[in-house]
Amino acid sequence: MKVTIADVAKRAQVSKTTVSRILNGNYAHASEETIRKVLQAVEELNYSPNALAKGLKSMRTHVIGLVLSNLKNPFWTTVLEGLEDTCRDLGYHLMICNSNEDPDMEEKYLKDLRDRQVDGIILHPTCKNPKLYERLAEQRYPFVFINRRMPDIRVSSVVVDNIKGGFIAVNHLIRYGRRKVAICMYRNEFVSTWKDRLEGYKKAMLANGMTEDDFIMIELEQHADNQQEAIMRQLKKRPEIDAIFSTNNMITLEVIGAARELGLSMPEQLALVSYDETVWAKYLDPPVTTIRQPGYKMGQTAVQTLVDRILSGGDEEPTVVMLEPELIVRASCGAMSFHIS
Amino acid sequence: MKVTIADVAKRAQVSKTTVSRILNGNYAHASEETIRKVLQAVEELNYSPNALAKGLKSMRTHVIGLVLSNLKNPFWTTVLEGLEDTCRDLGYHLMICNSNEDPDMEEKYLKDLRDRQVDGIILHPTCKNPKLYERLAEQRYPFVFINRRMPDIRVSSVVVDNIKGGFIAVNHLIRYGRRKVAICMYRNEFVSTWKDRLEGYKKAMLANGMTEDDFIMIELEQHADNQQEAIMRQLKKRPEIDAIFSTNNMITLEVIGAARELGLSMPEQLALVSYDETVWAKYLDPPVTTIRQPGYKMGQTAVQTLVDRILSGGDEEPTVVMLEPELIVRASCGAMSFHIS
DNA sequence: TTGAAAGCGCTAACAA
DNA sequence: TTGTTAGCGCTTTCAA
Repeated sequence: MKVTIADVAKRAQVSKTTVSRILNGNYAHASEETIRKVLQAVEELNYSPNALAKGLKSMRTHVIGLVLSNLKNPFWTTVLEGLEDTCRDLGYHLMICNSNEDPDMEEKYLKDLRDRQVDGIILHPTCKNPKLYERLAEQRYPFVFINRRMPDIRVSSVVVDNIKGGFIAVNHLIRYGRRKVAICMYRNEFVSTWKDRLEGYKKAMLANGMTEDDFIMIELEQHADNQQEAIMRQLKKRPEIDAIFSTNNMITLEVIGAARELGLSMPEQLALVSYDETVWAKYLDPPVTTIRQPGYKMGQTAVQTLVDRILSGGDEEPTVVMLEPELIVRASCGAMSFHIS
Repeated sequence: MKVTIADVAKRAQVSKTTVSRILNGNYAHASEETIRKVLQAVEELNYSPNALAKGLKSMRTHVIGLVLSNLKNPFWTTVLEGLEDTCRDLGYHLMICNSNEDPDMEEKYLKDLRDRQVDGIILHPTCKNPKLYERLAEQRYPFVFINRRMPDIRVSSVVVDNIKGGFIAVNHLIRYGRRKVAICMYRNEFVSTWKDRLEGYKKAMLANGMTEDDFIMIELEQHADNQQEAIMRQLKKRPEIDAIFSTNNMITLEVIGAARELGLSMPEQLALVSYDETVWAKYLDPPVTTIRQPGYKMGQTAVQTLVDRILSGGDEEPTVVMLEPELIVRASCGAMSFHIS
């Protein structure tokens, strides 16, 4: 039934060694004749090598493990494409797991992947297992963080500059005449992305002559389903708010819903800049000004970094790649209809 | 460095067999003492078994291969979640590949996955490799089709009833007073989903007393970037069109863009029902009536079907599971503002 | 230029 | 109740 290297060897009348060598190309001095015989036998038997046995022997599987925590957000789809394409180009396969932000799942998957002898791991950390990450780092296991950074842990990371992203967004709003800019965000103690976007917001406010007293933070519970109401409540309580920096594309939808419900015209009464460019942003009413994150590139870079690490044996210093966010101006921020008065 | 079963055996002063048996739980009659010793050694050495070696011996990897063709569409994210969760629950891991609708890629990945000894494959077929699918089916390799069906090939499939989905959508539009209903779709000869949605459209038209002459088909090139213009052109050419059945969520965005550009009020002048429920559908203007496909369930069912197949040795008849689409009524179809005149 | 043989880490007959 | 032994399919010294 199953055809092995031994079958090929027998048919080609050579040894298994010879077959192996020829198939793996590390055989400078094989005779034309032998090569031909082997290749022909391979062809005739439709042989293809068992990657398990190969991996067991060579201690290399050419598989990369991937632990993500949120497939729902389309941002991650883009990242996944970058990961996928780059793996293909470099000859790796991808084993994918979803921690769902659960630290126990994350730990389990990390262990599973290692048991499966993946050559390295790309991790979107829940950030709730610092000890675990440290242990992995110490063991010099090839892995890289993606999207979120943990400054205390010596691990290569590929992230987007979220401080800058927040800054660009808020600075843009202020530049076009807004003063009462609120930031709309999830409550989350762990994660760098949101802390950084908030920091960017604060920096932009301060850089434009405002003080801490001008900060307006609207905090949402990530998994509540009354988010629109929560936003409406805040908007009613602070009617002076004339702009919102939304830190996430789902929040943006809720903000638009809230504004519509309250009869606030956008961008006139309420301007909006949102994190995460999406396919639908430009079709909303009004079309939404967004901060685009280079997701594909992030995936690409993560794989490249990891593969470098794998091939080099993992003795270098961890690297941190920080990618640039980009502002995409549409109608919602008010810039398009802005006139110097 | 690397700790193997032999190390554990030595430390626990038993044989490798005993360790293996205890760790795999198929050992009813081990003495308390032995179990304790083994478990302790495992603990102390922080041993965890090499899945490669295990798989090589047992010819079971507990890995399922997945070949998708379009990660971009959020529908697939939902499917992926269903696949992922179910794999986890059943003790499988997922190796994921993206054919990008390219038949050569598809063939390569199918081969790669088999070389890696995955226990089975879930395939979203490009439908361009019928011979290949047939060969796999004949070899009784455990695999299942997802989302698209190929009636001529004897393979288990998990799909959504797209004829019904098309019918529901169009019937709903007609029921609320529309007569000149156009279908907006990609030109594609291969794929069942689109053929089926078109068939549903036709069925609904005919069932409501219309004839073939009433069919209005707007065909788009899938990868063109002037789709909105193409739609506008058709809409101008046939101003009698009072409703559109959009067969895909990207097309829907283009239709809304086109209507806005032409100053057509929705739903008054142009009603719309769209395939694929999305997070953003209800935030568009007007909120879009959609056909929801049970993506999560599709993923779930596909894995269950495949695992059944794997465990049973694959001797039964292929099964076809057909999932039910569901209409989600919002403002764009005009039903909410409809009055019997 | 090629082959024999050992062994990667594990499991499963068969023995004891 | 436990151990011995023989591989799973491949690669890789080492020898010829």
